[in-house]
Amino acid sequence: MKQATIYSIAQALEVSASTVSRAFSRPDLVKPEVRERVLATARELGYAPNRAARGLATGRTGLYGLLVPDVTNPFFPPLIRAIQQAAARVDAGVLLVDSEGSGAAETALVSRIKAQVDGLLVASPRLATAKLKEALGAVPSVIINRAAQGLATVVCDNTAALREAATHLHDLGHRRFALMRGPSASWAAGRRAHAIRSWAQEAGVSLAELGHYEAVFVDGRRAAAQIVESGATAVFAFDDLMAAGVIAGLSDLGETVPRDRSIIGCDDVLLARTMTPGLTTVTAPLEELGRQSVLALHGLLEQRPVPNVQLQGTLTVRGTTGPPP
Amino acid sequence: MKQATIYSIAQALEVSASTVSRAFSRPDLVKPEVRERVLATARELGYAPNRAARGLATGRTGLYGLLVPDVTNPFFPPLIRAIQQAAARVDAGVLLVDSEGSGAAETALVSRIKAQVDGLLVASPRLATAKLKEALGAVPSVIINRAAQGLATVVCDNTAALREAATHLHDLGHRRFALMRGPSASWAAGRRAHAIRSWAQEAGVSLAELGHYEAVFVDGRRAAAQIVESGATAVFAFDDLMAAGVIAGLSDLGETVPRDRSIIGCDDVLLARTMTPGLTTVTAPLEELGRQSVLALHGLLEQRPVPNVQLQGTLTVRGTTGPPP
DNA sequence: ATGAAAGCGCTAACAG
DNA sequence: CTGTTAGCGCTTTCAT
Repeated sequence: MKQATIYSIAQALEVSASTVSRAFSRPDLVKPEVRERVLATARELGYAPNRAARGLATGRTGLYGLLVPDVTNPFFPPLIRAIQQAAARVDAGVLLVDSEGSGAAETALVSRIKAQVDGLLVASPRLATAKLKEALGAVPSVIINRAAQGLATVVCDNTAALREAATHLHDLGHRRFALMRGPSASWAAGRRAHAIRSWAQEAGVSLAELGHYEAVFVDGRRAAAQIVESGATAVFAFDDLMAAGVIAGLSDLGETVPRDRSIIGCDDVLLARTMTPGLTTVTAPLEELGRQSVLALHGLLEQRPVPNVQLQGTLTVRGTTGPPP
Repeated sequence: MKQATIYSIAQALEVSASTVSRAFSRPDLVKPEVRERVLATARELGYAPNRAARGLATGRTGLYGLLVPDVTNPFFPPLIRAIQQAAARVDAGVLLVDSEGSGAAETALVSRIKAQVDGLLVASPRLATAKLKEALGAVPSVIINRAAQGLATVVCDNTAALREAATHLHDLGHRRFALMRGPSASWAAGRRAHAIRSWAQEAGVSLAELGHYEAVFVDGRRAAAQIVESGATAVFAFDDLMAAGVIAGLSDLGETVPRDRSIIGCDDVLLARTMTPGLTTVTAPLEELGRQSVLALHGLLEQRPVPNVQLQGTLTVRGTTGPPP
């Protein structure tokens, strides 16, 4: 059966194609009774509007591009899911692209897809803000999890939760802290480091700063030796993945967590919940991040002014204990 | 600046629009010299072909729909990444949709997107084959990780690797085995169960069959008690996520893995590599699965006959030890 | 509230 | 090898 068009429906009902079109895109402009009949026969004929045709006529594709640096980093899947859901709610599809962690690739990918989407959601971009802006050009975009002057952003602030975590460890008796810094180009890494550094200063406790490391498991594992060397009993890993790496690395060296040291992760990805024992970490509101990003992009597309949004991470305590005697 | 079209280029070069069009879509049909000039001014004018227009004219969208039951299940991200890469190589984008594990949603989503894609990649569908086929209708589709009579499929067979794992445990001295069955509707679960069951029969060892369970962490955790009860020292979890759950559950009961029991996972998702100690599991060739699926779909779209492909999982030994004395 | 008609930007015969 | 001519299916003035 040939795919139905507005014309087949129009013909069947002896109305004009415009009426059928309006029944779908501007229902209020068509007499309720007629509208009903149109919708009914549309259903019968299995009609679905042709997106390409609509796109050609309106200049809208109904697609949001989503650019992530690494789908396999457990931080992203929940975000992707939330975005996909929220997008569906405004009748948009999600075109997913993975930049494989390369800033250069980001530029290429952005220019490659910006022609086929209505707007772009760029998660944790590696690119410097200036280059990013240049690549984005005039495509409506929202930047997720990164500050970017002059661009719409949706970020998560973990400062309060990290300070709370630090206090928690301090209360348990820890006095020697270490901070494993994330990638030097990462905005989030900078923020997190700053939060912990300033807490340590205020609290007057010693803080060994290690890294920068890449935010991957093996880097955490390799870093274990430096942690032991630092003498810290309480460790802030850049994220959960690194925390898992540290735990593995410490185990390689014969230590057990949290018996010998306490590790704090960040993001509360699946990993953190499925480890045994569980990982104390800062839970990122990924659902909300996704939802807000889509809302922002949608607003942008409707020419509405969109405020930058800042969400808060929250502390989730799981395995932490006091330092060994 | 208004977006350039083939006409702006044609005008600037005093050639016809068709020539410009051909320079892009059928370069071989245009005199090299002219082609060069077209491409050059296209670049100058920042021209990018309008996908919607092309789509309207050709009936092709350049999009592959990818339907997964749960993006946040760590099995899928590596698959998604591989698919996205492979699709990019044939100049197709990936429209990602998550069915949230619901078979009913699958039907709805399929009909929702089948109009806007050239073909569909359906991963681990929950829907019965008949319903699936009905929902898919005439859209070229390939089914990933599931057998489906009359549909193109790309699957991973773990039989050999699971038998090898079983032998490995047997060699270590284990004599009492348990099998945690996955979802009863899952094709993969059935296959895995069959593989282990028949091995146990041949080897003449006792096998306690537990479940069916949902393939999630908490179900594994809850199942720990039944494992203890079964007396098995060697346990096949349906997948890595369940394995992690079992380990957590056993820990709740005061046991340690692998000291007290050995657990085998399946799939070798990130989780399995980042656990301490590591998880012995069957590694799924996710990259290849993705690549082959895209190749198959691409073939289908070119009217080529595509064979069903079957890949092999491989055993990866990490933490397993013999049974406690 | 509805219809007629003119495109949106591109591709695909068909001629030359 | 290149130009001409029709559309692809939908939206959108402009009339009625």
